[in-house]
Amino acid sequence: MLNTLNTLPRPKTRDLVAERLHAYIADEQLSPGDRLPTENELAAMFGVNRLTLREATKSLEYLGVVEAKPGKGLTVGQLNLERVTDLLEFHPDLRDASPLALIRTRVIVETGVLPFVADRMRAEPLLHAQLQEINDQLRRARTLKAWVELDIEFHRLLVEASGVTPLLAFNQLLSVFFRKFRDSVKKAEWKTGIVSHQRIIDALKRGKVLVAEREMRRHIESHIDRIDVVS
Amino acid sequence: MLNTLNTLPRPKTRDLVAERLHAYIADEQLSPGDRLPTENELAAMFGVNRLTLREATKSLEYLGVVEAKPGKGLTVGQLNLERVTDLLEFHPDLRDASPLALIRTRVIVETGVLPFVADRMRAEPLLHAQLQEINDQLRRARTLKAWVELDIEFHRLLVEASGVTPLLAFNQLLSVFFRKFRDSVKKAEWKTGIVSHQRIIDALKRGKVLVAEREMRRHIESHIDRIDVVS
DNA sequence: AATCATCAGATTGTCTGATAATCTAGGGAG
DNA sequence: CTCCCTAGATTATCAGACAATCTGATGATT
Repeated sequence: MLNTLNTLPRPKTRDLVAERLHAYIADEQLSPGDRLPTENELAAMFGVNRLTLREATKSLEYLGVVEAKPGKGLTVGQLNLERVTDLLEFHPDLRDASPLALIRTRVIVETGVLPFVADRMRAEPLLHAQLQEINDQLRRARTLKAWVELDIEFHRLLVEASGVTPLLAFNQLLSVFFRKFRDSVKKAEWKTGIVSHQRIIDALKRGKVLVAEREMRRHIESHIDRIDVVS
Repeated sequence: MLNTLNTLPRPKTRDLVAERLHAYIADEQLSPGDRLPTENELAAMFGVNRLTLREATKSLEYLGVVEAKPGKGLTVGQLNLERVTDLLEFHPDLRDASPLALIRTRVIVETGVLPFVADRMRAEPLLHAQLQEINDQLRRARTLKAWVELDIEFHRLLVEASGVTPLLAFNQLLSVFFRKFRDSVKKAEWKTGIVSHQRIIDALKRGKVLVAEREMRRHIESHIDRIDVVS
């Protein structure tokens, strides 16, 4: 028997089933919560054993694409970004990314969204109040944990406010990697961070996008000083 | 019975097993190709049935994290980013992202990396030749398919050349969404795209980063004209 | 009549056991 | 020594069963 034909991975039934189920959800444009056929029905549809079908659905369920509850059945679920993030740790581009590259990524993303934030702020005054509120809470933070959570929320809100939602998802994906830096922040550095935030807020409100960008760049790049300490 | 207590998802054994296996690979710093214990051994280790363990490993295998071959056993695999990308279609921030938001994302990312590309180009002259070569091939492209592939490669190489690897991974994740735009390009528009590419290359070589950024912005935003046609 | 408890059916979760397909390694023939 | 080929190991798939859990209907109580 020719082995060269067998070496290229023969498609496994459960993967085919998973892909067809994936396509089914996409084609029918099903939304989270919509019912799917039962395991037995799906197994019959695809002409496979129920266990084979289960291994396919469980592959999709692990990332939240489908949801299964005993007695209820299968429904379409919502993608679990946290799981995706955990998986991305295995990707060379991210796993081996240098701290400097991560900081540069943040600079590009978070300065890039600022012009849109400024635009949205002009149309939606509430935005300024929200950002100000978070920064005020940051001033009152007493523990590192509380400070980190609020700092993340501040930056998340900025990206969200821009309306560039793909970058919001990306930021969420990278949050695990960024958290390392924040956890190494010393209490003395909180204050300077809060001052930077305030300058950014004020500049955005006044429509001074370039000023906000410059301040944001400085704010994020301040982490560079701690890279040698961390790694 | 209080239903509010049951609604929070009770941890399922196979997901716990999958996470522990994931952690095992990470903790042992295993690389693609490294052997894992057999299904029976792992099942015994985690104290679950072999089938339950299989549903866990298959979840990871679908995404490429582990690989299984009959007669051989389980090995560590390489993350299948294509699978992950396909699943990202289910994330609201990406699925419901407007074409305008996607274009803005590309502008932010691809103009953001240009300063670093310019730096790298000064140290590595070969880079300019590579970009030039791709653009020359673009001139010779005869089919839309060939043109699209080369266009993707041109932009991918730019991001890669910047050394900001996280953004390279992100661009790959978004490639599915970007491809929609490229597929709607008319042949008459190829030429203007190639001219833009050339201007970007030339500006980068001369170290004129701002010029390159402006040209890149115009180049990508030119897709806006076709949004109404597409959607 | 309205509300609550309970039960039956449906559905997924997990287990036991078995067979087929496939690969690895070692022994035997040349 | 080289090549082929068999035996064992390992995953792939299937079949059947029982437990856990939810939904909805049925009946009892107030």
